[in-house]
Amino acid sequence: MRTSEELLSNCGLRKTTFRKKLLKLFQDSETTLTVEDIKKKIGNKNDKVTIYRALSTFEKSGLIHQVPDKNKLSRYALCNSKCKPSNQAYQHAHFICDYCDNTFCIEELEFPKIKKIKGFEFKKLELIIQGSCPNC
Amino acid sequence: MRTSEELLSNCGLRKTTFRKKLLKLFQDSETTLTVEDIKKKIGNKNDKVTIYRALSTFEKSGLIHQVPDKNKLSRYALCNSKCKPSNQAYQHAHFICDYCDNTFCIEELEFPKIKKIKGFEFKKLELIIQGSCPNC
DNA sequence: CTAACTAACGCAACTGAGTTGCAAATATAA
DNA sequence: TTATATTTGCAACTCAGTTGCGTTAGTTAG
Repeated sequence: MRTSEELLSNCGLRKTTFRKKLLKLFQDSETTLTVEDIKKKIGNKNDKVTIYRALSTFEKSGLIHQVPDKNKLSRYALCNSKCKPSNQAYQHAHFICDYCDNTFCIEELEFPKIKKIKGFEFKKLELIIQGSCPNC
Repeated sequence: MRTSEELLSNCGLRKTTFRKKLLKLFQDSETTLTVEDIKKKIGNKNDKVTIYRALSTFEKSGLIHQVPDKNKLSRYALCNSKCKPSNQAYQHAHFICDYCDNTFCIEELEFPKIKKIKGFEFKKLELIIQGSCPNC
């Protein structure tokens, strides 16, 4: 895996202390992260504005992508090679746990073929599964 | 189709002027509705608190269901016979238009079979499609 | 039909996630 | 090292959605 510094350089982003820490957080995290999760993990050292702006920058650069959240919060996950919008298969599957409110990116799922509906042009498909996760 | 009064009675809900009007709004509407949409359609006659509480009541009674919204607003649509959570096929497909921000319930779509993933228990499936709608 | 009871409504005030403007701090380029 | 551009942090704000409570309206019993 690329280091956080490499990733930032590749995107033409400044390698600030905070951004390196934030990107590393995503790389080291098993789950997706809300702003609240991030705040806790960095010990409330940085302002929420800084977090929101960094997340927004990372998203625009294709480093992370927004994932659905049970409570409509901003929640993000690291992108992998499949995440590129240029990719024809711009399709995600996410799992939301009813009990711990966590969202999981589901990689190991062959995305179903969806028949087109006339009048509608499909650009992005997302499958959201709800239920209980392995921990709950 | 059942009248709004019948539906309210069936659910054991009081038939207030506002509830009848609100339910009719959903029945007469082609699209899904946000609180803002509702406000406009009823001419700002009722307080937003009343709208939120009625929507919440309708949802608990299974008259309407929440649908995804591009801007994370509360957005609802009338339930049909397939919407019952007791139904094994508790599966929805929704289409979000990138241009008009509207959300459409997609009925005419045979929902794909999804393979199970060990550790996860699937209770609800939702397919969210983004793109451009017939109007845009 | 009226009275009594219960649920819904409307107002005001609040909550909390997310945003904006601006001055101070930090990263990068020269 | 200095100049320039970007990022950070603070304060103040926005706005969807919520809570408490007194008033109004629907329902039920007499």
